[in-house]
Amino acid sequence: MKDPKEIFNCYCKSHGMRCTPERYIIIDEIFRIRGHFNIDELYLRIRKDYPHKKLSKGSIYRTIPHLVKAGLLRECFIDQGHSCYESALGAHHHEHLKCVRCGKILEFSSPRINTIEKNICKKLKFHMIEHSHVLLGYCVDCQADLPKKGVS
Amino acid sequence: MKDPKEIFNCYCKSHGMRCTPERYIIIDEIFRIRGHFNIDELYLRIRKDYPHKKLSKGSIYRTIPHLVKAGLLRECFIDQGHSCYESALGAHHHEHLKCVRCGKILEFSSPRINTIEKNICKKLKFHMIEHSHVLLGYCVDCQADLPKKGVS
DNA sequence: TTGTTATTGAGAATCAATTACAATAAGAAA
DNA sequence: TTTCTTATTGTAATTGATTCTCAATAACAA
Ligand SMILES: [Mn+2]
Ligand SMILES: [Mn+2]
Ligand SMILES: [Zn+2]
Ligand SMILES: [Zn+2]
Repeated sequence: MKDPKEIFNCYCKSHGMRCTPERYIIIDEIFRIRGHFNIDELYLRIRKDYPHKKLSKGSIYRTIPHLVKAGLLRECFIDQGHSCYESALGAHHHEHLKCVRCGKILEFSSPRINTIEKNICKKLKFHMIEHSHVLLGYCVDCQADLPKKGVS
Repeated sequence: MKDPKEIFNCYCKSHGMRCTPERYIIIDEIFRIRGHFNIDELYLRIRKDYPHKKLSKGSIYRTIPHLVKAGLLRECFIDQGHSCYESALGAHHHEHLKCVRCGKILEFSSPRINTIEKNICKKLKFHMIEHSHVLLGYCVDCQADLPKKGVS
């Protein structure tokens, strides 16, 4: 029950959905990617890795939400413009730091922050279902040519 | 030096920009709004409050970034879809909770979380310039008709 | 093998945001 | 005040990500 395709099979069967080669390709490519990706990157990679098969962007857009619901994928709210995803299998929950210059994404997790969040929600009687916590700034490699614009 | 328009005057003069009635209207309306707003809401409010004046959405889109740079406005990364803003004057830095059902926005601030963030950045040698921290879930009023979809 | 219908690719539609451009007007200089 | 330069405006076109439409295709249950 660890194989993404197995999980997705179960999800399909229990939702009256069909297992198509297009969906398998999408899953295969996603789990070949290490790290975060957006729809366009995924589409380009599939075109490169499966040159004979023409898989439309529409199918990707239609499949991704199912993969999220099936627990295979997690949406990261890193860029406001377009959605970004990462595998939800075998990775603990974590937050992100993004370099505004080179785009590099780092990760962190903090049980203490989670505890504080829970306390805040309790105090405000807020039933949290998800959260996004992104730090924007300059990574080590990009701090050289950084003027005095730092606000910390 | 507390009046938004005064601040913006200085900003304009030091940037070779002109003070136009359109920009004054935008500033006036923004500081009449209590709370958060997006471009469309601002546009509609201006149309209602200045029926004789036709101010285009284009001018709003062009002015907002200046107000952010001038320190009058802060962008809130609450919705991934479209930008949301709030006054940056007289308000301490804070984070947001958003009800996914009614859209209500609550606020919180936590010095402890800020400290933890700073430590994380120090450890990762990351120079943070801003951060977004949003909790999504159900507010008190919307928890009645909430199924078992809570994941906390 | 057949029949139902979920899924596909292609392209049109949507929607916030950006851009192009000619007309206007802010504001410095005369 | 008048003149002049050019920043700013409104309009409309454009972009770019995402969603929708629809006829053709193909999964898969019978
Ligand atoms: Mn990640
Ligand atoms: Mn706020
Ligand atoms: Zn970097
Ligand atoms: Zn609510």
